[in-house]
Amino acid sequence: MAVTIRQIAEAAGVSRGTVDRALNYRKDINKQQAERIRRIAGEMGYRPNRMGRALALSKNHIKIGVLIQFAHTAFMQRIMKGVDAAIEEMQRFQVEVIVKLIEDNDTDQTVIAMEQLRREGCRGIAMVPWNEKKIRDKIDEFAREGISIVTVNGDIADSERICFVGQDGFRSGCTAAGLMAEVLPLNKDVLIISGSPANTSNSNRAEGFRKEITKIRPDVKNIYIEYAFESNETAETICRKHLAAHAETGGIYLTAAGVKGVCKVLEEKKLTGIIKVISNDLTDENTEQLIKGNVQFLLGQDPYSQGYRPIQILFEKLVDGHDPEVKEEYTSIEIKTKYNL
Amino acid sequence: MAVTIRQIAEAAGVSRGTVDRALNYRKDINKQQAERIRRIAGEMGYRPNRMGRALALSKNHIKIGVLIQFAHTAFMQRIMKGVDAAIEEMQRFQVEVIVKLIEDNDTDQTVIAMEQLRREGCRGIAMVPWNEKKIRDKIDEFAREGISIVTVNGDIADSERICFVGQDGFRSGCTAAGLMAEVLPLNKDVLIISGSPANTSNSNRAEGFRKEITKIRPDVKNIYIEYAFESNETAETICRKHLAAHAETGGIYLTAAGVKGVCKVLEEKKLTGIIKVISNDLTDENTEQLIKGNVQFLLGQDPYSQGYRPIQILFEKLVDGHDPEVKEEYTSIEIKTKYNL
DNA sequence: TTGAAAGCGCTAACAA
DNA sequence: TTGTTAGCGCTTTCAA
Repeated sequence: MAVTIRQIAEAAGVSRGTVDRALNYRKDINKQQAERIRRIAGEMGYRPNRMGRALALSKNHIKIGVLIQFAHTAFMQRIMKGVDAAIEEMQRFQVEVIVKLIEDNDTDQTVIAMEQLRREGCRGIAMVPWNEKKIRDKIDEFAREGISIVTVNGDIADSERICFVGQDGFRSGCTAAGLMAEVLPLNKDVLIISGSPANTSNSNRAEGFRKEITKIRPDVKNIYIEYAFESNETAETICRKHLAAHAETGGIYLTAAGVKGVCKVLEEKKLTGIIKVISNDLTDENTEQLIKGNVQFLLGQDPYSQGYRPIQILFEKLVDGHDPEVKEEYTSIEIKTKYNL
Repeated sequence: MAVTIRQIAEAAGVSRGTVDRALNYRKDINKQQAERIRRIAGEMGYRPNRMGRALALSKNHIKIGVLIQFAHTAFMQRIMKGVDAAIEEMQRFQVEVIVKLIEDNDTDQTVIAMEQLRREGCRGIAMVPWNEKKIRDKIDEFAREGISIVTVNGDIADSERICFVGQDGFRSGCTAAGLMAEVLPLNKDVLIISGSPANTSNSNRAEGFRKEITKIRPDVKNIYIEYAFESNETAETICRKHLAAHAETGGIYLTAAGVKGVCKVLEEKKLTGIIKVISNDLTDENTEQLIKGNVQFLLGQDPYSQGYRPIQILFEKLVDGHDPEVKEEYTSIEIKTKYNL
């Protein structure tokens, strides 16, 4: 039978209340006494029973907030799967999760939603942020008030958020380059279609790709980069113009949305499978092209974990009082073909 | 606040004990009474609080057994990582996990270990089985006694196990074929090096690979298959002889151990990166060759989940009374290059 | 067939 | 600064 507070109390010759005070570093307890009790607990191999604690705390009714923009997009839907699983799990512990969905990438709306969550009593918030002073300031303000923030998918590194959960974009780009290097014929050109140069996640990917492909495939003649701003139409136009001007193109890497537009051009020109396409994220639109054979590889960033882990991290912080072990938790880089979807 | 048994008791004008009897379909309760209470609970939207239940049951001290052969191998070590994580998690719910490690693939020893676990009070067992009548009979016997079995990594499909957790070998083989098809030059031969023809997991992989590569790369001239019985020395000999006899070999697929032996030959003959190598499992030995560039792709079968999930499934069965949602839980097929290890 | 009550491990409010 | 005690939601034993 596992060690309980009661047993420690007996062993230390004090009451259960005192043991509780010692183990949880509360005020109003003699320092040496606390130290001694903690030592005894350690020696006895004490591990707190989560259920006892959660049950006792269940009258407090801990609340965790989740804030997601572009909630309608396929990618965010996949994050929501993880959120839903976490909510299901949290119910076990009587922890309430309040989800706020925002359709636009609007700074003011985001700040307002953060304040709403605070008003509703959330002591932890998981959110997809972007680099904007108003938001960073609000995060820091919340941190000072003792409301823990975990950033998801995007990060504001110099803020007081307790953890970031998302992909290492540079490494993702390198991985794409490694795959491209395997399938690209000799002496060809490569085209990178990125989202927006302002989006750090996209530019990290592009940069990782460019650096690595240059290193391992010195035969590649030219590496071009264009920006499609996550639009299929723009990507299509870019692709059409580029292929007209550069017949030697052997591979296309997309850091963000636009796959459908590119594939439309490839199908027209009967270049499917001849020009190799690698892209990011397992959206329905993308996997459709993967299954068709228009795309060779898709790189996933484990959106499920991006929904699940932040809530779990906040739970451990709020219920167990444990800070996250790392400040950046990178999700795995999944390589997907049509066979292992 | 969620609906509790107490509230139902008040609403129904009975005691909490009676509500408990009704909701859990216990004996010693008036049938109509029970029906009525359940109806009221349903109307009130009652959902049992799992912590309260687990806490109340914690004196029963649920035990789960884990049975693993070849525990010293690198692959099983990775499964053990998942087992350890599950044990850590289980401790929080006062559930004890008893692990039995067996060094050999010995039927009698396995049966003895199963009986030991039963004697020690395990009400659920996760085990790596193999197809042997004695073992299937023992699984069925345990099932009749109410001891739930989850098979891991290998399966005995026609037994009374409640679930299998492991890889879909055929699909893994297809995935390997898809990758091989991308990197294999035109008009080459392919060599499959399998483990043992008797091992169903290996032969499923080999069969999946053979079927798929035949379909999608009709230019492939010959597909050979040899058996290395998980030995590097045998694999080396096979590879050496085969390459001497078949100069047109462009790719090698290994369903099981032997990568190191193959790579030794490739290094000698300066064929690294020219003959494409794809293999299974992220052992240290294998990843070393992947990083060196001797192997293009490794396929993982998520051994961590194979350690973690079975215990979780047994936990849900024993504590919550929930049967697993599926009878076969296939772990994901991970594609790894040196970039996304 | 039912009700009353103890207790699982923990926290927190109140007393001392 | 400490001890005592009343629950949190549920199961289970003992009486009735």
